[in-house]
Amino acid sequence: MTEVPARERLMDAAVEAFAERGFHATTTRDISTRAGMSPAALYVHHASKEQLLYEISSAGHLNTRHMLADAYASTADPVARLATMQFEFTKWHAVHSKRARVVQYEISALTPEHRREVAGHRRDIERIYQDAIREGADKGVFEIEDVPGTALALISMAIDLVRWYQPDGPRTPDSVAQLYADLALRAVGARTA
Amino acid sequence: MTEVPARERLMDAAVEAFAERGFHATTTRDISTRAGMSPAALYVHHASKEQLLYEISSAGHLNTRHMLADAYASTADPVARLATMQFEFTKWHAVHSKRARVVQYEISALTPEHRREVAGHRRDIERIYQDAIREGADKGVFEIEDVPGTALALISMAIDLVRWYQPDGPRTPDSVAQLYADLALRAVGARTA
DNA sequence: GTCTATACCTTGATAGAC
DNA sequence: GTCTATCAAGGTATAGAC
Repeated sequence: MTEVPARERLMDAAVEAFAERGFHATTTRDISTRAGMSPAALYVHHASKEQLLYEISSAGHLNTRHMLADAYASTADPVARLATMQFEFTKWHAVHSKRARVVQYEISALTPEHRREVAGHRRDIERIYQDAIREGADKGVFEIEDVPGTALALISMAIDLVRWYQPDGPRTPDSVAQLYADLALRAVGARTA
Repeated sequence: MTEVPARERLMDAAVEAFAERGFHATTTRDISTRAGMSPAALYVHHASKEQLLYEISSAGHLNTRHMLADAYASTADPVARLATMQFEFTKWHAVHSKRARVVQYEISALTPEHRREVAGHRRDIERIYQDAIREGADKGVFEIEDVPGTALALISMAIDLVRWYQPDGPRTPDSVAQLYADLALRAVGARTA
């Protein structure tokens, strides 16, 4: 029985607290208490409250960007590709709904430098969606007029899920992911067999 | 030349500040300074910082709920109805993107009582979307398996817009609204003439 | 209704013992 | 690496003069 290191316990506690109350409403006392430590112990493992947020945010963005790149590379068929992307992206937001809430909604609490870095990851994610949609349109399997706008709409569907999703509610991550993948294909006017 | 009353100036200043930094990162000094007053003057016109947020949030929710009810009642044709609803709902979020950001993302900063009240308005809004989608499905003009899930997806598209929309960017409220109305009709599998 | 001044509290972060 | 104790700063809200 391996114990969870204090550093990770603090990160998990921070995710919970930031997701429930938001970064600015969360105190370092709240985080350290949730992790079963004194307020001072936090600073042995993390430089500051903002640094803790940055670690969570950065990891989350890298994670989803990587996941989408994999989904993109998994096939050359535009329909299967976009379906896989939307399925995986949606599922991630449902499975990690608390973490995702922090990743998506607390960017403004980052330092300008950290915010710029994260903004770069977001542009990468948008670009992957745009590429997937554009290729489908070029091959004539999608019917699209506004590629960047449509990309934003699909991304929005998946991300906004964290505003309402309840892990103990009736919807499983797979069921929402399947629904949103279907809706995405319809939205791009995918030719069905 | 009528002057804007101090009470309204403070509300406008609060919208700006809450939208830029979030409720908890905004100070009463920030709000009152933006409105051209001392910190103490705020409390002559509003009982507290939370009350100010509640007024903004309540008005925004009533506004959008009313707008959707009007759009719903404007026609009996399911296709035109849903298109109008999505157009108006999206356009509102683009035109009032700052206000909408506060309305949609700062609910957790409300008192439990105020939060409950606002949650009721949100349920009403969801229900209007569900009714519009269900009727289209019943009449055979939409092809829908999951009515509540599809409603959430369409609402999410419009709401998440406030996370990225820039008033001085290339997209006008009307252009985004038109795009999202089109995407909504496709997503529900609307029969086109 | 506006101001200046301030009470009172909580915050992020540190010091120093163990 | 953990704790207790604490600091300096900044927060909401109020008091009281004008």
